[in-house]
Amino acid sequence: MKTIRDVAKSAGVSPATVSRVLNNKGYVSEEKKARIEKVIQEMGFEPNQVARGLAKKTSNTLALIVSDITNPFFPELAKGAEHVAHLNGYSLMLGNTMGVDSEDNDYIKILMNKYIDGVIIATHDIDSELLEKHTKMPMVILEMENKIENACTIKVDTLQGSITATEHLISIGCKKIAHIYGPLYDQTAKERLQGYQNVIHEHPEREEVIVPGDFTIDGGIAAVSQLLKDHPDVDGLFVGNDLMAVGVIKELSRLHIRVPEDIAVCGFDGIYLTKVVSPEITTIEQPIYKMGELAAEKLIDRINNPYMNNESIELKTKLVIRQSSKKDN
Amino acid sequence: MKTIRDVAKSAGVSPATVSRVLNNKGYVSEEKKARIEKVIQEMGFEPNQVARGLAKKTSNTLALIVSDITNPFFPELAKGAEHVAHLNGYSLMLGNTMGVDSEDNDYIKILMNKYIDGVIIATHDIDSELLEKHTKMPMVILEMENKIENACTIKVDTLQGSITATEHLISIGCKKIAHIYGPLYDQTAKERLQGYQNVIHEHPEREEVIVPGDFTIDGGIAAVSQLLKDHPDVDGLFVGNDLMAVGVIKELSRLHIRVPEDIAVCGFDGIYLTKVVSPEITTIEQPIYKMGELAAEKLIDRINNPYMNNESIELKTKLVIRQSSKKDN
DNA sequence: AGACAATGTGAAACCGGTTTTAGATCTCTT
DNA sequence: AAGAGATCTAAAACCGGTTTCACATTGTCT
Repeated sequence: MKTIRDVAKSAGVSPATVSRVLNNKGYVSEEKKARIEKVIQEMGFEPNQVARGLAKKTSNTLALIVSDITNPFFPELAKGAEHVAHLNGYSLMLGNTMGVDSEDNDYIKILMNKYIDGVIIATHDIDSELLEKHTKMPMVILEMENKIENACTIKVDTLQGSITATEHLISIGCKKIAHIYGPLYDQTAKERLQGYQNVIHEHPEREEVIVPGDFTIDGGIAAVSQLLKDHPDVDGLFVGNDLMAVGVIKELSRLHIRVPEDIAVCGFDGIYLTKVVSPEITTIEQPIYKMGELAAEKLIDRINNPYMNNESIELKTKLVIRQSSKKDN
Repeated sequence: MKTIRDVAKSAGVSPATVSRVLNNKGYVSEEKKARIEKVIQEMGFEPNQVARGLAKKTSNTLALIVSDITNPFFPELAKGAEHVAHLNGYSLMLGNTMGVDSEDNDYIKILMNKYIDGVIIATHDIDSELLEKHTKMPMVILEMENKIENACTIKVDTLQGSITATEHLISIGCKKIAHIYGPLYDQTAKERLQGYQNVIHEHPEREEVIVPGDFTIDGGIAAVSQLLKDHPDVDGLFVGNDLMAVGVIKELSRLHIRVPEDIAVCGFDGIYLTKVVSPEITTIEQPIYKMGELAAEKLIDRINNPYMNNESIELKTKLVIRQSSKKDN
């Protein structure tokens, strides 16, 4: 591998001057600049990122920490983030917290001593306050309550989305609408429940029926049994996320309960799985890929401009009506 | 951040000695070793990986390059690889080649000038020969024809798997079995086709019916129309991969063709999607997560022992019979 | 007792960049 | 014409580790 000193020697200048043209920073005469660029071309010189990182306390790397990359929400997010990162000359480090005993907040140490430039946090398993305390690393927090004043948050209008979902079920004529909610340490799970409750409570004649779930397919399956035991007359189901909705559809099909004729179903997230199962599932769609892109963009903004004010971005969701809630009668 | 010189000063030794205990390498008296370790503890010193990287031409990072992380095969692979990497003190860099105009083999440059220690290649978009030529980076190649003599290959017994699949369809009584194959630049697509053909040609009375596909859900949907136009009497379908099989199931359901009663379906890969749709899909299951783990393990082996012989590992597939091929008559 | 290997340690060089410092020129002002 | 800036450049220091080298000490074997 060629070094900057090789280039310098060959161009008859000092390494410092080469560095100046490399970084387009400081004074360099047009003549030397041209000469150096020519030599760089000819030698096929590429600056060593590790050496550069050591000197600049930088790594040109972003981290994306998710709880479980196997959850179909995250690959789409990751793809968006990786795309933008790559476009801007950054690499993306992937962290998967699920199944790791995060003794001593393992990942935080790595972020620090590898000079990771910024991190996108999409898991509850990272202690972002600790991270913020130890490093002032630029952070983007996804879909979570954010206690860090110095981090950018990206979320969707969850409350409005779940209101829309519930009202949609009402509008197609459902009489008794239940909600399967996710783990309540999750801010979004709470808000989705809240939205459902808001709508139900506006209608005094309606009964609130809620069942706990865990945001997994199996959780959805389990919730259905639980639900039907106590409320066999439910005819509309707003499920806390799409993964559970998939489980719900499966279980209802197994029980020969027709969707949407007997029970209409609406999920939340907009993962592509909703289009894969039959019936296809009505859902509140989030722009997941877009969120990944946006997260990386904002992160890079903050890296380049540390004094930028930390926005909190809220994206719109969209009701996508599919077979699982189509009662065209 | 504390540096090694801080530790040295505080322990009354030279940085070199601290480095020796850090790396457990070279002679250090028990007494100083204990003293240094105590100081490290107390100061909470963590060696800077970037500096270490520069000195050792190392990064403690593996790269995983996939074509599209959104394809459900890859997150599972990534999870396995990340897990093992993390356990061994490595980070995992994710590269997604799809949608990138890989001008100048972008990713190869990154791998080189970030001192990435090794790479798992699971895409056709990386020119592994070029990579091998420029760097002698340890590589593990997944499920592809490997032209590099110095790389470890991991694949499954694709030929046997597809033979098993085809024979399974025969065994449940299918009379006319078709195959939807994937893009033939993909080695596995070729082998899956080959396995199908081997079995069919063993039975002179059977007709070979093959239709091209592209390994996507939509590709599966398209292939069904194509197939049924020319061969409405097909009653068994070995689909080149699960993603297409999902599309097939969907399209058959739309056409009110019953699975398995009218047409039995068998896929290949073992992605969890096969368990999500109904009917659940019979498939040739590969140990995907395991493959990810194994890839990382082998890669780390090679990094630690550059002269290790480059194995070629072949894993067994398993026929998993589900609803889509259950003809219990 | 002398030779030789094994053990233990710090100074200095090194990895490959960036940044500071200091000095040289050149160009305006007044 | 002298002083103030702006432009340009190389040498040297620096980022935070590792490794080589040189030298001392100790132990072991004839």
